[in-house]
Amino acid sequence: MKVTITDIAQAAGLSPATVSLVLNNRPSRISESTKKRIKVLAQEMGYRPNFAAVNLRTSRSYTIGLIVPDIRNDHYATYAKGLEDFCQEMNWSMILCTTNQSPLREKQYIEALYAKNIDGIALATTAPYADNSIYTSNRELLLSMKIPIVQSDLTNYKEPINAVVCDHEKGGYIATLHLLSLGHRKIAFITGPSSLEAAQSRLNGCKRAFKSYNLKWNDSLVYEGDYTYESGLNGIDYLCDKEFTAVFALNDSMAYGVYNGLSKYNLSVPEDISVIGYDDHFLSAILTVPLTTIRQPVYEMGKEAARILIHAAEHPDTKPVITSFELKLIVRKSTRKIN
Amino acid sequence: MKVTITDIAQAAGLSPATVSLVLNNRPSRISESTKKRIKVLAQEMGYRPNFAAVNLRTSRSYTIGLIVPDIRNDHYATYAKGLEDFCQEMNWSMILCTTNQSPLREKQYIEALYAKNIDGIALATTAPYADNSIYTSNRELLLSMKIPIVQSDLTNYKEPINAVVCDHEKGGYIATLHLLSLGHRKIAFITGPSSLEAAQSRLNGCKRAFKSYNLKWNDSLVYEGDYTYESGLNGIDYLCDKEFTAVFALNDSMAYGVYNGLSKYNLSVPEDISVIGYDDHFLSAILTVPLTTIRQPVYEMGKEAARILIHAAEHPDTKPVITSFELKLIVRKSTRKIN
DNA sequence: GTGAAAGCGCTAACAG
DNA sequence: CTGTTAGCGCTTTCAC
Repeated sequence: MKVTITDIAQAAGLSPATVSLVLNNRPSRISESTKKRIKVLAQEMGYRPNFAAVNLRTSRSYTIGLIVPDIRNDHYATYAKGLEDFCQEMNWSMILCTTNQSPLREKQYIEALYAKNIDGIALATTAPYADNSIYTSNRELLLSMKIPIVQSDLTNYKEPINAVVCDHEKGGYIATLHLLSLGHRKIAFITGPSSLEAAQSRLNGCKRAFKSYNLKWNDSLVYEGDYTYESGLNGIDYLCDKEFTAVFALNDSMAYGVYNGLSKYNLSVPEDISVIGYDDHFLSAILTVPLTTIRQPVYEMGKEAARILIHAAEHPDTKPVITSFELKLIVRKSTRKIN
Repeated sequence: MKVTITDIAQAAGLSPATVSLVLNNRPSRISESTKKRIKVLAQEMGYRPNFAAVNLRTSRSYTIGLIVPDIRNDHYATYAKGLEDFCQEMNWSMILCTTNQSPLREKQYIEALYAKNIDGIALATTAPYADNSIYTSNRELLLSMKIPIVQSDLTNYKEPINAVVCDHEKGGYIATLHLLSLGHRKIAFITGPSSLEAAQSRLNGCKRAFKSYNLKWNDSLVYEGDYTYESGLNGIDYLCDKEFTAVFALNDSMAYGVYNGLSKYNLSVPEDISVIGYDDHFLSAILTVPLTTIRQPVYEMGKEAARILIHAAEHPDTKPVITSFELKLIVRKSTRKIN
């Protein structure tokens, strides 16, 4: 049978209260000798706390929920790992919720997490859904629950909220600047969905870089993708009859599509066309032609998100914070100087 | 404030017990009219069950734990997704535990999961640890807790246990057969750690294929890797002065290393050397030279693992089952016929 | 220095 | 057809 705090109390000839105080290292005026005795006894009898009881009593679960679209995506997996590593250090747990971009499923998760007295939620749903009404009703549900939340990326909130973010405008800027500084002037862009704020920011950064070089922006060299490999391929099909010397794919997956799209037209990277990506997927370093890209410190963002959440759970009146992370240009072999 | 079952009971002029029965759709002899009344009331008052109380009362958490070495690894991410999708269908939750191959961390997780009244654990730690004593003590701990367990891959248990497995001997066999049927006779093998049972099985399958062709096995063309990209690279460095026309890397990550290792020596795939992998990582399909490989139905295995666990939790006296999945040869562009 | 008692929200047996 | 009662294991005043 499971050993409870009462069992220990009985064995020690003490009350459950005393045992509880000792085992939780609470400030109390209990003699060192009984403290010792209780701890030894607990050890010997194989005591393990029952979290459900603690949870019921204190309304604390020492558990956070992570809501992501897809854990197979390296970006979210890395974020999850950051969160999870920090939780582990703190002896917390993490419940993984993958929504497959379904707002209904998201709603179910939010309610389930609430029922579990979750102590915080890390939201990494970047994409607003087609059905916006459910989307916003989920937000409201979430906010009404008064559980600490930390959001990644998306920042278009009216309410103050915890967030870990990157300055994507700057990311777009430095990537474009890199191409410009290598002499490229005809640059094609394969963007993310225009409905996403972060995707818009990246593109704005690109435009700013053009402006800083006094170049005029050419919309016909912009293809709107959806962050998938396929849309990278499609982008090249769209661009094939246009003139350009470099492609900026606004995430790495699309850059891989670009690679293969270009090779279909017998164009090689970087000899014929320079390619730059965005994200620094772990794969980008090991491609036959390693990809130049912009790195987001996703793992660190995950850790920080967990830190914020756990802190907020333990200090309920903390003001929301937005932590910003630096993007970094990683130069590899897929971009080259031209004249 | 949170609405409880007692609040509803009061509002309805009934007892908490009645409300509980209705809200859980338990077989009972409660009139349809009061049923309706309670449900409407619960809805109106915004009732949400408190799982901690249910958990404490019933010792059930409707939660399973997944223990994996690393969620960034596509294999485990896919497995996790399978589990999680099934859990979601059943309204269960999944706690993610990544061990980074640390047996100590694994131990901590096991204890934490136990404390949470976890209803089942999916173990996907394929690698026995260097320190075998902790490793086995973890197993014993796990078994002593009498929680349903489902193991993937590793099957060298004395005790009967639930498992989802692939016949890796056969996988090694069909991959090797593929190369042999294309005319290759000098085949190099880059294997997994010999300490792993599954790695051994794969290699045994390779040997059986050789035997079936009446060919003699050549140990000098075998390099023992550790399933990492780097060890694929190293394998080629080791093999570079030997004669071979094909390489079988016993997982896809190493195959990517092989790709890049070969290109270092100006050998191209498949013109000079045919390459076959194992796993069917999502990437293998989108490489510039898409990789021929053996597919494990990992997602389905995850789903099945969740099914087994949830079933076992609900029917405590079920006998352990081992479900075996079919491996499949996926022929792409990295292997070619020679004469 | 330590103990008694109450109660978190829910369920399960039994009693009407 | 529905209510009463007891209790899951733990924490937390407050009392001694």
